[in-house]
This record gives sequence, structure tokens and C-alpha cells, in this order.
Amino acid sequence: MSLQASVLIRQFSQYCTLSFADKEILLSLEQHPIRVSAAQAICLEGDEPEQFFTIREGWAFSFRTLDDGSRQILKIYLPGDIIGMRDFSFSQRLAGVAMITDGVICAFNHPQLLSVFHRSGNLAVGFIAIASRQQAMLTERMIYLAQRPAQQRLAHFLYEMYLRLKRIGAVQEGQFLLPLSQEQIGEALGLSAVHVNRTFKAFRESGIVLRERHHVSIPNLKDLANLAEFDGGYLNNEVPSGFFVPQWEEDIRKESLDHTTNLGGP
Amino acid sequence: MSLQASVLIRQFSQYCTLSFADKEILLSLEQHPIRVSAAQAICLEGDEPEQFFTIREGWAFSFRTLDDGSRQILKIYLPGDIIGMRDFSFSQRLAGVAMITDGVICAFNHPQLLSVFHRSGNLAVGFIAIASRQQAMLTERMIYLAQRPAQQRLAHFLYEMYLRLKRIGAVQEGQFLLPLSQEQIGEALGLSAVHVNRTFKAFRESGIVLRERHHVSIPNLKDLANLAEFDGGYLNNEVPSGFFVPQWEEDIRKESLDHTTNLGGP
DNA sequence: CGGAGTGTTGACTGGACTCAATCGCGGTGG
DNA sequence: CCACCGCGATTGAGTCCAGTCAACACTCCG
Repeated sequence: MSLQASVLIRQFSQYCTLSFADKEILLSLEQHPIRVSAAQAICLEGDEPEQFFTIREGWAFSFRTLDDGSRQILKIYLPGDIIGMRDFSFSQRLAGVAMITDGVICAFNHPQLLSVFHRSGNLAVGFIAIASRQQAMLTERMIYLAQRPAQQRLAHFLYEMYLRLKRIGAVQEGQFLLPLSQEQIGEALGLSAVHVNRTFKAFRESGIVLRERHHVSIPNLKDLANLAEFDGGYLNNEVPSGFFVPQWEEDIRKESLDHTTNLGGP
Repeated sequence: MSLQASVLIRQFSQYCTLSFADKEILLSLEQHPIRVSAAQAICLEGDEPEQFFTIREGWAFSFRTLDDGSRQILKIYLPGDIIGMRDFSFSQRLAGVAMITDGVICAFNHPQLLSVFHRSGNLAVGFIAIASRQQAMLTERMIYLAQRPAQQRLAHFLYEMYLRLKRIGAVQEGQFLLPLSQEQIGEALGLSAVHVNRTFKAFRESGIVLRERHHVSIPNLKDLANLAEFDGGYLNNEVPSGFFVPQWEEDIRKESLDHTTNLGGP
């Protein structure tokens, strides 16, 4: 695999400059691409969280099934995202994951991820940065679910998707593909499919958002952002100064670990 | 400070056995107890996340203020919890934190925490375990906010508080103190204060929960759990097998780092 | 061509919000 | 000591957003 194709390296590079060793470690996590098809289940609730995945192509979502059979969609995964981190420290998965579209994913396993934490402090904090950004998105969604009417929920959802898709180059002139059914959007936003439909209708009539099947067009971004009262702070990629260890320190740490490997062992 | 008084050691011990060195590192994070009073602000939205806190006594909560002046409470912190981790990898705080009652907190700073990640792989995964359990609680709350009516939201909230308080020994015979106003409970559950009151009234009339000022009594736990459709999986303290590195490996790693310190330096 | 899934619309219902009035308690100052 | 004030809790009346149920249209496929 080329360095370009590595989803993880692209992700981590948003936060810091990686050493060559770090890159090699990340590459080792993406050795097993798998082709998956739309609606295919990737993980189930209750499974052991043995595996994690990166998405190279396609969309996915994580969800919880409730007692009454309804479903809550927790997160939409796009190409470049890491799937399953949520359950990393649990002995059982708390959420299932399924594909939305056809796609390609790469699997790596729990011991591999664990060893990354022990081998590279920088990658450990990198994973933490990624995980806490996922949590921030979740928090933001929660606030809208708790307090906002349907129009603002949907506006916020669409604007967030717009920004995430733009970041990976999947937006052209305010237009993008949104391969979710209204039912699924409802499950993500805590709305009934019927009401999602009505809300889209209102957007169409006021010219805020035009939607045709899976094709979404946003004539005026500012209008949508205003309606959503969108505050993008939580999508910021900045990390605190000093968050990553300077390169030379990390190099020294590596050498010492190699040293250990040579000496140590039972 | 005695080992007993260390909030962090108590927390981490729920997940793994700590080495002596690990305990010393954790103790170093709790050197500065501060007395704080009810309603006092601990952090503000937009601040740099320089400091983190452990709560030794008292209750606190984190929140976001919305454009229209309303507030969403994100999490209730109890004695033993760690405050501020949410913002660890961000350059600005996304949420404020304020005390609910008088209390005592210990501050440690960003570089200290960062160095912990680099000095002990076990403590790094321990912090991750704690952070992901906070995230799991958040997710669970979100699901209830999105899909459940007021009675189930409140029932779930009370049952979760019950379990968390029981874990720290603050429950006696199904009774505990809940020092939140109905207004604050509403801000946590996405309900108006008026409706929180009506819901408590319904609980009182059906005998599910009795509440007098800040004193809450739950006559029959099963009834409350059933009403809440409570699934406690997300409060489980189990971690996957192999999650923490066996003691001897970690010891060797430490020695090698000491070695580095002796040899290294710019 | 028919069936399944998705989208669209209307009519009705209901849970939760708002506004508003009242009550009870604790603190504070005359 | 008591009147006053402020905050939280309580209750009622009216409104509205969003859910449910139901019918129908459209599109994609087999």
C-alpha cells in the first residue's frame, strides 16, 4: 500500500508530523482491505471488540437498538474515519456498526492497537485526539437533540455533514451526495421519518436546502449556518501547544525501547 | 497525602492493579487541594484547557451555554471523578464546569497529564478507559434524550445517579441526596423545570420515587429500573483481557526509560 | 408487471412548552 | 420579632411541535 492510501496517516497528519517509525506502525494497521456491501453489518452489539476498522471507501454508521425495536444512529462514518474506537476499552461492544453504501474497509485487531499505545506516545495521544473529536461531535449532536426543534437539528446535521465531506473533497459547489434514507436521518436526529420529510419540504420551500433523492444542494451556506446556529469549534483540528512530543525526544524513546527488546524478554 | 485519599488511585484500581511507580505518578497529580464553594465556576467555555481536576468532595457539572441563553448540562461529576478530560486534546474548552455544592478539588496541569501518557503505557490506557466510560454515559444519555419521554428520561437519570452514588458509598437503604434543583435536572434532561416537577409528581403518586427537597428515596429499585428500561452495560468496569500490560513488562519498560534519562538529554 | 422500499401528504392526537399565579422556605434588615 | 424579598417548587390553562396512523405516489428491480 502506498503512503497516500493510508487513511490513518492522513488522519494523524491533520494533528501532527509523524516520524517515519510512526508511519510504519500505522501502515501495519491497514494490511487487510475488505470489500463490503451496502447494509452489511460490520459489528454487532454485544460482540467482543476484537477488531477495529478504517474506512477507505463508502459510508457506515453506528447504532444502538432499543427495547421497543427502534434504533438510534450514533455516528456517521465517512472515508478516512476509524470504526469501533468507542468500544476499545470495553469487554463488550455497546453499539453495532453497519455499512450504508458499498465500500472498502481495513481491519486491525485489539492487541495491535494496544501495542501502538505502548510503542509510541505520539500515536497514543493522536488516537486520543481522534477519539475526543468523535466525542465532541457526539456531544454537539446531543445538545441539539435535547434542546432544538426539528429544523435546527436537520440544519445542523446537514451543515456538519457538509463540512466533513468538504474536508475529504466530496463537495462540489455546495452540492454533495447523502446516501441516507429519510428514515435513517430520522434515526440519527431523534425524529420520525415523516417529520424529516416535512422538514425537508419546509427547507425546499424556503430555499435553504434542496434535496433530490440522495443529492443535496445548499444554495447559500450562510443561511444554513445561521439557521443551525452552527458553532464549528468542535470540528477544529488544533491541538494544544506541546501536545505532541518533539521529534528528537520520541526518537530517543524508541531507541531505548529497541534496547529493551534486545535485552529483555522472559 | 495518604494513598487512601487519592481519588485517581481509587479510580484506576477499578480497572487494573497499579505498580508502585504508577501510584507515585498518580499521587503527583493530586498535590494541590483547593476548597471551592457552591455555584463557583471551575472552568469557562473558550478557556485554554490548561488544568484538570479531581473531585475529592462535592458535586460539579459541565455545561454548554447556547445562543438563546439556555444551558445544556453534559455531565454530573461526583467525588472521585476527573474534570476536564473532555477538552484534553482541544486548544479551547468546549464546555464550562461549575460546582453544585461546596467541595474540595485537586488541580493538575496539561504538561503533567501529557507526561503521564509518555511515562506509563498502563496509565495511558487507564485514562482512555475512564474517558471512554464517560463517553459511554454521554451516549446513553443522548439515546434517552433523542427517543424517550420525560418519565423514562428522569427514571434513567435517577437510576444512573443511584448506581454511581452507590459505588462511592453515598446511598443508604435506597435513599440519597441529590443536590440539584429541578431547573438543573431539566437542563440535564432537555426538559423544562415545570415538566420535571410534573414528572416527579407522577412518580410520587405512583410510588416510584419520593423526593423531598434534595432528598430522594426509591422504594423499589426494580420498578425504577423497569420503567427506565435500564441496561447497565455501559457502567461496567470490565476491560478486555490483555488490556493492561503484565507487570513485569511494564517494569522493564520503566527501567529502559530511566536508562534513557541517564544517557540521553540534548 | 408486480412488489418492496422510499418518499409525500393529510388528519388527528398527545406530550411537553410557555405563561402565569401561588406557595413555602430561608435569609436579611429594619 | 416580624415584614420583606428572592428563589425554588407547585399547579393550572392554553398552545404548539412532532408523533402516529393512513393513504397514495414514485422508483427501482426482479
